[in-house]
Amino acid sequence: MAVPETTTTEKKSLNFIEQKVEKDLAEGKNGGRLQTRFPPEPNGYLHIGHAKAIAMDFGIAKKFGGVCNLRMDDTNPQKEDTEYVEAIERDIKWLGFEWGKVCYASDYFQELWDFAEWCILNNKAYVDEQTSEEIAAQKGTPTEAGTNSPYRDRPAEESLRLFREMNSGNVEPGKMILRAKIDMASPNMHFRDPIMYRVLNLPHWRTGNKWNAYPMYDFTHGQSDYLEGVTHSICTLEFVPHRDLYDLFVTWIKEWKGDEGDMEDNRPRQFEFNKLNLNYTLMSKRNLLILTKEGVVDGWDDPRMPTICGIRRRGYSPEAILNFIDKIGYTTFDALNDIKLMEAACREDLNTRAIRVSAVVDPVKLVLDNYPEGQVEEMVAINNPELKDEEGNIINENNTHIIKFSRELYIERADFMEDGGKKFMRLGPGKEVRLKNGYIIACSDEKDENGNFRCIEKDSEGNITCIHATYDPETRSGLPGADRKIKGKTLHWVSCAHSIPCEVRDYNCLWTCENPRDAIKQYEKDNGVRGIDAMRPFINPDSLCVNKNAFIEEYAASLPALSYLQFQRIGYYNVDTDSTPGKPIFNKTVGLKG
RNA sequence: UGGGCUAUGGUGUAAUGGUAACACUGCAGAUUCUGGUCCUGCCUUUCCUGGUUCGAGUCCGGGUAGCCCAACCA
Repeated sequence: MAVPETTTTEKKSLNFIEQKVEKDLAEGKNGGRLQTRFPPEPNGYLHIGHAKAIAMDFGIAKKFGGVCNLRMDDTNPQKEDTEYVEAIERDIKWLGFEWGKVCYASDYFQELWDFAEWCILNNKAYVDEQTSEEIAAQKGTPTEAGTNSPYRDRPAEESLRLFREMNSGNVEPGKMILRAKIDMASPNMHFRDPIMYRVLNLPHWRTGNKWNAYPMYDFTHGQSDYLEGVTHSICTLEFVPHRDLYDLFVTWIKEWKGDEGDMEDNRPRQFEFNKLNLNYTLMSKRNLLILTKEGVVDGWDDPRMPTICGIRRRGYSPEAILNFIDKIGYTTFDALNDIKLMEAACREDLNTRAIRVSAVVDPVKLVLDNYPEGQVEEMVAINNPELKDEEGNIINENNTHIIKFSRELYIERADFMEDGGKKFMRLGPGKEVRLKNGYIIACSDEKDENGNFRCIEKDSEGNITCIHATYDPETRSGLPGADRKIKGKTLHWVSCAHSIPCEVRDYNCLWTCENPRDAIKQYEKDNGVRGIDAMRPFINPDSLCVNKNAFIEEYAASLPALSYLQFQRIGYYNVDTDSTPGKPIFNKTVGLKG
């Protein structure tokens, strides 16, 4: 069971949690079983940080022959919704993972309740009727012990009666809570009589009106793990201080269940790794929700969002995301990862995946004066030059498409300079370049009587409106004479008459500062504002650049949404979900290097 | 300030007491019908300080710096 799948790449050392799992399995802990869980709260969409947790929770189960359940942590009905449940399931599947089953914390509400009653009867819990302010005041500070609640030692029967009252719907939220009787002087704040249950008087999207009092995270998670049979409960570092409480509740529930199993070898155990921080990126669900509500972005799947669905729409493949996560690894160090590493991981994946197409995003007309008017040639374009056989030759079968060539073309404005100098390897007067999959062309350096280059047409403001060149008919790509070496680069182009006007959306970081989370927090503190008002100063006004003047070859315009493309010499692009063949829209995933 | 956690090039990670390495970034070069890819080279590392040890990035003590914890959120 403990044999990891052999990877296709060279052997990579196991991360510290994988090593722990391997050891536990070898020692026969939990009967040699491995069971994990991915426990999102369905109160928002999954983001790239969750992808890291998903890759761990599902990935480690897969690697060591265990099972991972998807468990919705739905103990707070006021924030949760089925919309999110569906999105979560969709995103996990898209990433390529499978769960054993879908569970809900709410599946255990009855058992949790019964367990809580047992805690009351066994002097481990009591109903507190103080206000939240009073309770907070008694909690003490990290350096000062708390003080006991006056209700702490009330009779168990009274607590039990009031606890049941808490679920009747007749108790106002905030009037009563159930607390665990632990230690108000503990240096661990979580041990200072933590809240087990609170009254919400709200229906739950799964259990309807059955419950009015709901359990808190700390009184739910470990128990759910225990009841479900989880062996390794893997979470992020901020839960380290909860671990002792997790363990305590697990010992209690084992006692309640009469479970004689060894606490050392037979129980769920919590492990923590560092969560994902990305520079120029804001990760928290709470803040992402604000961005969608305030219309800063176009919704959860806006390509600028760090959500799984946003990144998908941006054009990342699941493999690109997993490639990135594999590169950053799992440790206990609170790292701030460079977004460039994610982009590099994406390029690496898309290089082997994306179909090469031609798109001209800032067009200027190019006329080949010696090319027959009305003539159209069908040129063969390689879809993906990384598809190679064993000898390293590009595979041509099913790996090409046709691009039409004619007398009038568009090229990039930036690919022509009247006076580019020696280092400018593209087109200009007296320069020769190759048109990709086409011909070698040249511009004359002849000047007219006014000293202007004959190959350039300009408008009254001096902007170039048209470039004239001649083509060399012997140099069509694939022909014997085509290999002639020239100084110039190879340019991409589209045929004016055979290209489709399209919309191209380029993206920049949503944030102008490297660590928006901290910057926003600081701004809130300094200026006494919260939410969107603290975010606005750091939002990049140029995060979205819409270009409606681009042209793309016909083949690319016909591709379905979410197709992976490379606009040659520009970047990786993806067909937007709102794109239609008549009005194609493309999202820039990431630029080419350099 | 109490408790917990952490510290390896610019960034992330490896080295599990035995020669500090890998990826990314950056720079330079070669190849190229993409200024991409592929290939080559270069730059830059164990927070400080004591100790244990034949030997310390690793173990221990003391500093320093950062993160988490005082929600009826998870």
